[in-house]
Amino acid sequence: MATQSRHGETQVSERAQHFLKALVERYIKDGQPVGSRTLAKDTGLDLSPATVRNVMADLEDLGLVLSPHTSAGRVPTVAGYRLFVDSLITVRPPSEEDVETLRLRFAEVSDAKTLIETSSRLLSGITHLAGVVMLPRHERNAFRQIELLPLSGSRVLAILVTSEGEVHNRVIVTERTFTPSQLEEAANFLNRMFTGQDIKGVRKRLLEDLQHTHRNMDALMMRALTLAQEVVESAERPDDCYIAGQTNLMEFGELASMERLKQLFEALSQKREILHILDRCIEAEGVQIFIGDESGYGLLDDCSLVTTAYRVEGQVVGVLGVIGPTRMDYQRVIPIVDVTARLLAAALRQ
Amino acid sequence: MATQSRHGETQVSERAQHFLKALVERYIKDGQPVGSRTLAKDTGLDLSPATVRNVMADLEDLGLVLSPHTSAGRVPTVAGYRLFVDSLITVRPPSEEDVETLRLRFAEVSDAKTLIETSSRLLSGITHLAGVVMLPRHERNAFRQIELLPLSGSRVLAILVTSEGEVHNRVIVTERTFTPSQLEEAANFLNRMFTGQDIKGVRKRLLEDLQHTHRNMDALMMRALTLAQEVVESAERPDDCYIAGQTNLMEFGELASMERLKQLFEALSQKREILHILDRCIEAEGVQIFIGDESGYGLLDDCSLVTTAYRVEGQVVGVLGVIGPTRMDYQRVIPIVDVTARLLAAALRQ
DNA sequence: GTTAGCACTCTATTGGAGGGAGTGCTAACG
DNA sequence: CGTTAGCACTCCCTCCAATAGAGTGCTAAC
Repeated sequence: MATQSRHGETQVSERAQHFLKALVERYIKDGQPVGSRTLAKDTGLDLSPATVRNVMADLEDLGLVLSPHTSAGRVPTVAGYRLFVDSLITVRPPSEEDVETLRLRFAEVSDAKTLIETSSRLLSGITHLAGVVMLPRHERNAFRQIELLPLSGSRVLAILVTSEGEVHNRVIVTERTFTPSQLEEAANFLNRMFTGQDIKGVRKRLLEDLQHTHRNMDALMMRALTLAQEVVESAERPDDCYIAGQTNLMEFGELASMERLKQLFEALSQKREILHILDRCIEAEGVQIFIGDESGYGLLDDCSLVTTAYRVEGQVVGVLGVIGPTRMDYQRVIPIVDVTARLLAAALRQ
Repeated sequence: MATQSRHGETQVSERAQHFLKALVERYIKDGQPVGSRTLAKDTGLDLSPATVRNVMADLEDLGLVLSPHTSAGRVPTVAGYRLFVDSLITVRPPSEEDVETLRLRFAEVSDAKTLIETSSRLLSGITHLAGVVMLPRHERNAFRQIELLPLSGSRVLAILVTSEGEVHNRVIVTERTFTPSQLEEAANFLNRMFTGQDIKGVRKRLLEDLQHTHRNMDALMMRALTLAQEVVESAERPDDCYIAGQTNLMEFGELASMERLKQLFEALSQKREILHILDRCIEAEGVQIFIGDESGYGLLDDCSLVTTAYRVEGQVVGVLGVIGPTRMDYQRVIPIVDVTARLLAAALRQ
């Protein structure tokens, strides 16, 4: 059972951990509070329910489990899940079949956008949870070419192509009209100035140039810089993600209340908060797990996130993962998220 | 009550229609089967519940209403709703406030894509239903410029700009690699050949040219045609729509069963069937309504669609509308859908 | 440390009972 | 003949009590 270390740090005995593991696994399987009798059988240790009850009482004191009411079994708390995933879990390698599915489906697709979409579908399909993939951000994306085309009125269509083959376009309303040749000249100017440079750098340089108007520069070029500024900004902000399989979350009893579900779905379609959370995973090594309120986003309180970054040439370019109830099958989900990230990375690399 | 016309066509008496109208309005308001006592008060005709009951029995024989069980009130059937929206309904003009909201929000946005998104948000926000907007298809969209850029390996980035200022881009994997200058030459060739022409025509011409290889033409140009073909196709197929406010549908008791809702949400995220239904509205004049199973798509059986096409310069370019339970407030929704379509059209026209 | 036994608590289910809403029918009324 | 009051009937919903079941905590014994 629990022993108190010299420094007041609470510790959990070997055996108690073993019980906790069995309990979490059982609860994940059934979704029902698990009682002492059941657990006694599960552990294989041939102990009586009464003994198990003693251990459970200790685990409850430590805040690792709790019973929903006096005469129900025990359910893991967030802290319980945490201990479980941190030190008790034995991950099952992803099934050969699942890996094969992933591999095949990735092989069918070639462009980045569809790959992202496919990843999120596959994640949700295989795990029966909601899959989420953040769009890749190219840290080392370079300015390649800009094109400025006149539209009707005083609107200009600006198209920016990056070295990664992404195309960003934006309609910009200007205060005066330009002739096609003026625009062409402006585009040439920008291309001469920036081609091959890092997008981030370009953006910085643009900002500087626009502020230091004392640099002598004719009005057209000034204007060109403003146009470029706008489209570069949109290229810099790929703040979007794909979420698939939200409906899978309706299957879980613990989320089944209508209002709960409504909030959850709205949260997912907002995306903003989700992106914010995913952003925090970008630095971390390996699979990252947020359990219940650990995400810090109230609406996901009874959900968990399992995420990992995916890399191209060592550089983290995005994050993917799944969202599901705290009571999800971590043992199965973790390796799937992991392998999906690897395969997506490989596919992006071509 | 009901009288039988000489031709066996079933008719509904003036008074019965009046009752049906009152019943539908009441049912839309409360969502409860409406009984004879309630209805007697609603009509204002100062008749006793017993009389009302007689009329209701007739309406039931005609299949316009039914009672869920022996001792409940009556509920409109699909046929009942149909008669209601076709000849009984008195639409309320959209509230000044709603129109103002629409106007303001549309004024904020300038590019087409965001306008579409905004429309669908606004529709769902104002009606508290799910809003859906089909992307505009430009019947008279012309080829303006094509750009071919080499990527790593044997991949080519093809960018097509249309006269409407839309940018379509696509990564194409070729069987052999091209030098930048070859690609430039190919692009020049295509631009000379097609600039200013209708996209549809371009596509047709491309197909022809590719089939009649006997026209003497060097391999590079052949290949250029294939590239153009691919990107033109993607420009021709804007088969997509925005759906917003799906979660609003969870508020309605009649859709509240979990599995029902799950199917519905999946149907909505599929989009394919929805698009198919919307497609059927493209020809129709004015607001089109599908009630219950009239849409022919089983999963929408207890839903209704209220849609209308929106036009730019007389040409239908898309369809928008809302999806909600059959028991939706048609009187309010219809004019809102109508005015949204007009305002969107105006905004697209700039 | 482990176990059996026991009293206790809480939940979930069941089966009436009663109230309420609304109907259909019939007979009477103007 | 349309309209109405009255009445018996049906069905649903809610409340209530009783019961069975699961699981606990505690104590005392092994």
